[in-house]
Amino acid sequence: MPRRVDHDERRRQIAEAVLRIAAGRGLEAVSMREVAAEAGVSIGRVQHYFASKDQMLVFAAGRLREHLEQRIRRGLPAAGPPHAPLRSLRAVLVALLPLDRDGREDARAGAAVLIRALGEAELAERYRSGRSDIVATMAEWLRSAADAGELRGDLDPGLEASVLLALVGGLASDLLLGHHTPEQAIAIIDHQLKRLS
Amino acid sequence: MPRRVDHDERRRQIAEAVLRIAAGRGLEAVSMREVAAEAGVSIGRVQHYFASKDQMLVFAAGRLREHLEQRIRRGLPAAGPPHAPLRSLRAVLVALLPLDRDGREDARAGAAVLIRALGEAELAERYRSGRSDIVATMAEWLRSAADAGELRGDLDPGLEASVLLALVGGLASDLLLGHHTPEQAIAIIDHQLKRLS
DNA sequence: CCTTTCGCAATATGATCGTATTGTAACCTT
DNA sequence: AAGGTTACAATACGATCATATTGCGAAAGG
Repeated sequence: MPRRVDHDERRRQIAEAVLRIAAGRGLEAVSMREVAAEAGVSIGRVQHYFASKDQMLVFAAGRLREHLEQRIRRGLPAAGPPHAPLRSLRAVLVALLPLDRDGREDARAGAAVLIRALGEAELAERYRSGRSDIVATMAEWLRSAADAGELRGDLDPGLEASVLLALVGGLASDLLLGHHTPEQAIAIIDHQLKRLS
Repeated sequence: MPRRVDHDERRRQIAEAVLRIAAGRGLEAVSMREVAAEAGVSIGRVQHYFASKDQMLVFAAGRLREHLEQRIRRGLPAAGPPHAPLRSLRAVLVALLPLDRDGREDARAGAAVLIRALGEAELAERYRSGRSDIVATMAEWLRSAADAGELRGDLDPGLEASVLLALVGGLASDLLLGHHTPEQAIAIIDHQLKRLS
């Protein structure tokens, strides 16, 4: 077989261009030409790696999720010693907030993709399963924290996890719109967490 | 002056078509032709009432806000006797959730418009001011409820209002994605409210 | 070396886009 | 009744869209 190129790497480069455009001007502005220009390649190349615009968007949505997972993984060690469920929980909640430029870009692009997911079963299911995973993990940490005496023992972990996740979801839009500073958003999370102890 | 037609009524009819399309297939699917077809009028008419697509979208965004105000006004009386700040607060929070079909449609369209607002100063400012009004009102009710002994006296009304509003914002997306049933979403709000007493 | 296949680039195609232009029937004013 | 203005409808226009087609240089296997 001729010419060795990393297909997935190429796809990723193109997908990142998609996300930059979506973050800046919305999914409406994502066209094959714009993507090619943003990525600095020919539209022939874009077509070579994605048979259709739709497949390209699906792949880009997958990239968004990978970004999120990286962000969480990067935030967790900073939570301090391992097996500190309350600190881990806080770290994940903070990691989900769009606090820096990359975070904001991903959150904007994510919001744009979410709109599309509302009308497409395949994408919606990916959002659903991803969220279920996070809620389950958070609920587990809440349980652990309660067992360790870091939190009250009478709280419903699943319910509190849903509250916290909805809270960060709302805070994310508030941050994007400039309603809160990053410090305020984190303070709100800490405020809510403190109530659970 | 000839021919008497209600300009604003015509504009509203067209804007409703815009919102239906945006809710169903996103802002990408909103074209002058599609809007005209959805509204059952000629594209000439659409052009006659909106000099550009952009003006049409801005007007439609304004309609969304009016929908929201109507929903709140309609929800408030059901809160029971007047001057019941805690019940009023709960009524507004519930009214902000996309629980019925109209609510879901508006929430979807609102999300689509919000994406665009993130990149346009004019729209973003409208979102900001609208939110500030709601937070201020909610904070006032929290204060009243605390004074009336319905809530704890040591809470920070502005902070709690921000928490509650972020919570309903997150719950709104969760509802749209099917993470929660309407009953679950309301239960989450009540759970959080109960904690303030 | 030669052939095959990959990795594109370039260009074509037909649809759809926002907007501009033109025409006309209906109505109000005078 | 005449003239002017409004409220459209119809259509045209150039740009841009997603996608299809074609061609070609480079590399690896035989």
